[in-house]
Amino acid sequence: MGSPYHQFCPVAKATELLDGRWTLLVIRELLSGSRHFNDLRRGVPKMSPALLSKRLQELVRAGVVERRDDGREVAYLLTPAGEELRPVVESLGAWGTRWVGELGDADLDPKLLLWDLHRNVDSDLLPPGRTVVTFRFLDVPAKERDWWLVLTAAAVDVCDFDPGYDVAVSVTGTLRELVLVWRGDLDWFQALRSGTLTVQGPEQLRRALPGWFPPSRFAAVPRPDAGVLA
Amino acid sequence: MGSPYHQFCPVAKATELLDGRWTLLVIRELLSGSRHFNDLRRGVPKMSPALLSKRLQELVRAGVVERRDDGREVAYLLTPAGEELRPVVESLGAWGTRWVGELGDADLDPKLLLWDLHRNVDSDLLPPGRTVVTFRFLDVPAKERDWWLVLTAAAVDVCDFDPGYDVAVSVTGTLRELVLVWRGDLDWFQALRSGTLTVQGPEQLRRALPGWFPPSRFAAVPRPDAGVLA
DNA sequence: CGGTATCCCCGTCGATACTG
DNA sequence: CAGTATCGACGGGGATACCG
Repeated sequence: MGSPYHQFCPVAKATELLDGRWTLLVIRELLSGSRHFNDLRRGVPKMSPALLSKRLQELVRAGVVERRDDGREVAYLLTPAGEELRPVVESLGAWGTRWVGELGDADLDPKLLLWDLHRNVDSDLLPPGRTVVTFRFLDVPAKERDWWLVLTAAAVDVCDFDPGYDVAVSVTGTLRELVLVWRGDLDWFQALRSGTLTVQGPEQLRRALPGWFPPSRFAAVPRPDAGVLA
Repeated sequence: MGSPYHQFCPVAKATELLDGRWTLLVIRELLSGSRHFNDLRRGVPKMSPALLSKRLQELVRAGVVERRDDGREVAYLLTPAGEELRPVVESLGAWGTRWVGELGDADLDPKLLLWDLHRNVDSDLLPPGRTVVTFRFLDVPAKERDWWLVLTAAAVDVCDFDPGYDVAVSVTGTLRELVLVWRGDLDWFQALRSGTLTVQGPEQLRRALPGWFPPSRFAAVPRPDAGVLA
């Protein structure tokens, strides 16, 4: 919680709670369904655990988050007040989508992208059984270049090492390109046609893959120029 | 602009721009129509001018604000991108209204309240000519206890000194009470009935006064319990 | 009116390591 | 898995004064 503004305006009172660094991103993670400390960390990997812990305590004190400890594990849950922050985060994300298009190289974190993709897998469209997809990012240092996604109806696992299963499909391209697809700045088919992103594997799986990985919830936000054309 | 989060998520990119201290309140002021530096200052009186200046420059760089200098005066205007922050500020204010009810004494700034009231005067309901209304806050140190509002169809002026005109109506009560009325936590008639707020003057003007001072735009936000009863 | 200039402090945050 | 502990730097921003 930032220091007080000494204003009675509700915008000020809300901002007091929310303008601390990382706070809104933690709430974004909670809204997107993460409940455990280490899951939250994966959504904000550059945030130190100490600060995450502090932010969570602040949010608990503010009545936005409930910490539920059942002895075996701890869960952080949004209270009704916290859940009602969804419109704030949504409008912020929609605005960011429309008006903050340019991404620096430092904004492109493969770990985060895989974490996002994994959360959004449309398991209804998966083949039965286990499907392993690899991602290779040509513009990324070797250490973070290769990723494996192990997809089943029950769960999706992200690995930064070869889990040993047969690989069904491989996606190759630049990290930037795949991030643009995720954000909806580009769609799968544009990216594939332009050749900067390639998918290898049996035809049927290649065709199905875009369906497994639907873009971010903000992908559908109309871009500033859309209205002019329509 | 805060330091970067190094995330490609649009919520993060938007937050980078907006999570600096005071930034959202400056935008609130711009959205509510203030265009000049010193008008903006009145809306964020506790902010140092140096910081306000810095924030405005950041917002200009971010494409949210346009600084227009015509040689005689400088105007800060929201760009289309800036105007589109309205939903963010509105949802934030609505949330604050619902979930951050308790106000500390330090949140009660008479100057700010008068500034808000003055911006919202419904001049259609004013009597013809000039009407002077005084406010006396019983719970406030002498220096900030008495205020004058000079109302005409053309303009509304706030004074912290007696401007010398005849006073038509006087409002007396605690600052807290009037802030609650402004926020919509209490309505004029409740406050008057309870006697903690009193209005003195000719009957007709006394009756008309609540109409001159409509509550904040957030007053109509339904409170958390409202749904239960309806 | 519309800002700059400066100073300095204190709190925030990042980094790193470690624990039950 | 779920955090604490510690430490240091830096820079944000509060205060105050001043200029065109």
